[in-house]
Amino acid sequence: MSKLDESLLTGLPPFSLLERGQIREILDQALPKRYDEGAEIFHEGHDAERFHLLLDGYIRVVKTTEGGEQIIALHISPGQLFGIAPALNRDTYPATAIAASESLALSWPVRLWGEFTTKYPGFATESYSTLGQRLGEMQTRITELATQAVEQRVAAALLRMVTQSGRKVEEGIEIAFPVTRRNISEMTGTTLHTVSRLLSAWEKDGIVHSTRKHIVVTAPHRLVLLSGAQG
Amino acid sequence: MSKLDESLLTGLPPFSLLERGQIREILDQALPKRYDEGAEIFHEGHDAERFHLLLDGYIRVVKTTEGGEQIIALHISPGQLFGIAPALNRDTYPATAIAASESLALSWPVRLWGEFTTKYPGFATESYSTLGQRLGEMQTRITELATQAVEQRVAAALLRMVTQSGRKVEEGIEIAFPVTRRNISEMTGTTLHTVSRLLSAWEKDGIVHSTRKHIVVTAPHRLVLLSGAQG
DNA sequence: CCGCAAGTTTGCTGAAGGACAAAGAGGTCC
DNA sequence: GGACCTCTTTGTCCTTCAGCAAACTTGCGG
Repeated sequence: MSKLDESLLTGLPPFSLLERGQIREILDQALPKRYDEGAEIFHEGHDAERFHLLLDGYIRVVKTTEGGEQIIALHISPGQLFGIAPALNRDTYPATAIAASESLALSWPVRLWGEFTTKYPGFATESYSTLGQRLGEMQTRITELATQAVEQRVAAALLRMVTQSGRKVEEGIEIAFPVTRRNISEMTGTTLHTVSRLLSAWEKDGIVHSTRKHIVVTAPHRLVLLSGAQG
Repeated sequence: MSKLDESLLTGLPPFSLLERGQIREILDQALPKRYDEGAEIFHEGHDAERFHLLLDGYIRVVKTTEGGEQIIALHISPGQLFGIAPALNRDTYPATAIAASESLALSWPVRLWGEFTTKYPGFATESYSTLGQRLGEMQTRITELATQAVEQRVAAALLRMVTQSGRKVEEGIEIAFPVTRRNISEMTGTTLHTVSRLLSAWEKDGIVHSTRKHIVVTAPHRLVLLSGAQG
């Protein structure tokens, strides 16, 4: 396999302060890998042997309950670190990571985490900032689940995906990876039936346009109203 | 004010690896403060000027929604750090901290955070472990809110408090700080009415014994059944 | 010792949304 | 091109629990 191009990492937050030579060093230790849609990158409870950086595609981080239900904990977009158990001193992965679409990621053995954080300026800081943001997002979801009705939560979930991964198309803004009704229900703590009903209603109102596994938000501002201080 | 005794910190996880001299240094820079029940230690959105260590008492970390509802994000027990915004690169507090009972805490200016993490072995590691645990707890709560019925969530919340702060009394295990029905509803995303009904029912079944702001769990094992794989 | 505030209990009602059921609509694999 | 599997839609029923209302209890402050 030929050498990875340095431009892959240049400009990504965790590495933005580094020189060419340092980036070269980091890349030479990285293992690149491609994942098909639905492929598992790592599994909840397994030994955390590597930490990862998503270059292209989208990742869903998922927890499974004893009852077999799945909860989507997090979505990862290109440029983000994930599976960073070592940052929190964990030796097993707390959740399972699955490619939401065809994806490309780099990974490094966890023993390099300590090296990276001490050797490269900004790496530790940026990583912990990311963690802080994720903590904040989780707090927001707890608050939503505890206080808001299903319709508001689903609207908020759509908006979150649009914000994180929206790409402009002529009809509006499209969520850039495949999403099923069931996926949305696993983000919002409801059933796929209820999500389907909501999307049908919103389609009728001209707020979204959706086909199988594929959603375009045509009137984001109206979703904001639905998600927040009611409309 | 006389010097703080070194035994205050000896043995607490963040400082367990340090020598006397180092502990002395840390203590000399600490500001001790007592808080009445209900007193605010810091407020959501304010500049994070200090980070804190709880020595005695219990702290509730609370978020308020636009609608004015409160959500209890976290309980802090003696020996734990809190308000550690600097660890996550935040410059404002993400939530409000309130003394659940009369409490005593030390605090340091945030500029010392960097110094502590580099200078004292184990401090950074222990702090990030704590953070990892909190992240895990939050994930658990999200899962609960998304998949479990009210009764299970309330049972789980009681068990969590018992685990974190239970002290043995003759009738069973008592939650060591004042808790109202409203507080419990703010942890579980329900109403105080529903919580009151559940506690009444459990009282009748001999699972708990509660008086105003005060709860003793007399049959923890039965609560476990209620909280988990249904009873 | 009285009045008031905060916390608690209980009843009733209605709506939200979960559970169950069944059928249609794309895609994909052979 | 057919069989099958996954995803989606829609209908009906029924439980759970939030909302509203009102009374009761306990403890504190004046």
